Amino acid sequence: MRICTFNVNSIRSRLEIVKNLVKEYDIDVLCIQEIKVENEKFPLIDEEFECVIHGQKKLHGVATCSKYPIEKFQKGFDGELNEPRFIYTLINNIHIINIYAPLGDNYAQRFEYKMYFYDKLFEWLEKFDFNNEKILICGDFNISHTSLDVWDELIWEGEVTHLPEERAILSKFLDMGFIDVIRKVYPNEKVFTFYDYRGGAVYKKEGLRLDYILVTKPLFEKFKSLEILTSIRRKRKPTPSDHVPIIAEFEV
DNA sequence: ATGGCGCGGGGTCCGCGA
Repeated sequence: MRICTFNVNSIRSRLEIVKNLVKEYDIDVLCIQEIKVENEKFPLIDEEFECVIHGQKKLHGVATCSKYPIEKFQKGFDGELNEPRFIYTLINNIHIINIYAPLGDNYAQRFEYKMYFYDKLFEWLEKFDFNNEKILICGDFNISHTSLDVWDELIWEGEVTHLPEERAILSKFLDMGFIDVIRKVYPNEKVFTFYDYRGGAVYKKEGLRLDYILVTKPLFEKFKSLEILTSIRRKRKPTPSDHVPIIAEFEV
């Protein structure tokens, strides 16, 4: 099974890129964030997809689309404050959680919301047996975990996404038994999944890693390969998202 | 291409993103 996570920054603006991505890379499960559209206006991506859409007008929103049957789903949870950011699906006996975490800010109101979002997510996850179930959490976490996840650690010290409290959240997932697939494949090098539109960040390789694929051990045992499609972000046309699509393949 | 932001809503800007 090939699963892709991608913060699209508007699905309507990125439709051709996403359609081509699904075909060219043979995506079975697509988890997208920042769809920026109401459910009724969500466009057709692929005839083979069944989609769970959790959107609203203008901002935020997530969708999970699958070529396999979606056996269960839940749109939203109690960590949302009227901002669609969470979809749970059960696909092929894998519990798939697609999140778009709040950006937060430097210790003001949005910081509190971000902490609340993750507190509630950890609470929601308590129902699972992390040692024995196949669970995958992917999406835009808006956290840069370590110095390998920021292009310049001096510049990012004390800045949003890299605050100690945010970095601790990622560590907590790992302590619970989740495996950071991207970091497992690239244990010692800087790998980025986001480049700001401003300042030519992508051309200067000034990025952040804000997107993650976290899996429990029973699923990691089936892990086959990883692709980080930076080339799509580097092209001028069609206009890319500021995030990079990430694909993981599992033998399931 | 040798600089450099893009999106949606409802506008000829603004708020937001990170």
